Amino acid sequence: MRLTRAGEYAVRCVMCLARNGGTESVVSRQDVAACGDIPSHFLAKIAQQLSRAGIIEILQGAKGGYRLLVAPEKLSLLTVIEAMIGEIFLNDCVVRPESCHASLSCAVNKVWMQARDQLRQTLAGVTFAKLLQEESCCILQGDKFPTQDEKNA
Amino acid sequence: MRLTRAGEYAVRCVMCLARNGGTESVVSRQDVAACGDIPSHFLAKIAQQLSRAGIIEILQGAKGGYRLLVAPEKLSLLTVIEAMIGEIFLNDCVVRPESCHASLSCAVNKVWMQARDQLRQTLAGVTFAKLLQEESCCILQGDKFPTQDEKNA
DNA sequence: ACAATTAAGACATTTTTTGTCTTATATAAA
DNA sequence: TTTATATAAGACAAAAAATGTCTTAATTGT
Repeated sequence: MRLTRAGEYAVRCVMCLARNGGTESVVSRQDVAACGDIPSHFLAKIAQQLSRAGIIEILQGAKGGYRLLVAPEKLSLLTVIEAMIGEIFLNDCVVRPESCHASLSCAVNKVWMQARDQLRQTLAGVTFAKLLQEESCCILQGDKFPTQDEKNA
Repeated sequence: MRLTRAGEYAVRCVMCLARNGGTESVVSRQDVAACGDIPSHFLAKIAQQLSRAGIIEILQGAKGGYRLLVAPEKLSLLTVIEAMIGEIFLNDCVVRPESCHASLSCAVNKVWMQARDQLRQTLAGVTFAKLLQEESCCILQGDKFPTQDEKNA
């Protein structure tokens, strides 16, 4: 009953992108990995899932990297997490009724359904814009990576 | 982010005991296992943990079995689940701040803390007495297995 | 062309969970 | 007291899930 490492990394990745220019700039995988303390190759797989979910865009080639596709104001924790680990649930019987012969008429099952809905709602209510207003999990607290223009300058 | 099988089994076990006489009677491991569709030897280990937590009493020898020690009105889902899987949490950083260098000042961490508290509160509010008033997850409604015909009748 | 960068996915490792088995012990009843 | 019926305790095995690494190929900017 806990968030997987992959889910945590996905959140860190998006936090990092949101902080460093949001939908406007590209951050390399290396930089995101360093920022979020994420194994670089593991991040690659996570990014691919975030990309398939339409949350980020992956740019190949030299000067490639990741770019946020959704504005931090419109992106919730729930969206990112469920893109990584699938729909959140707290007990098997909520998503796989066949795992318990009585799910449909079960009082315990109803509690888990309710708890799940409550949790999803809580996470849906938290946007990355909101999170950015406070401190963050990244190593580089305030530091921004140089934008393309700044690099060229 | 889901209840383990062991946790689910523990809930079924307590439900079964609560239904079959509550704190007044002893139910054999075999019967509880059949009732809750739980591997018998696995149940043994689960029962031992419930016993250590003071939730049930284990009676050895012929006619031995398990007996509920806490009245269903005073026993919550949270108590049983946490007896099995430890304190509930949704993200590592909530219980192991060292898993993320920024936990203490992290906005995401705060969300997980809040979500955890909310979930625990929900589960704490559900007693087994309440659950018993409705349908249940156990195969055995009373003392025997209902056939399909009996169910339909 | 070359250097930098990610894609894709196979592979390995580790951790967690689930389940089984064996030997020992306790209890009820004949 | 002996026997049948239970559980205790924990070693062991198997399965599943999560995490991490590596290799080959493709893409892009200079």
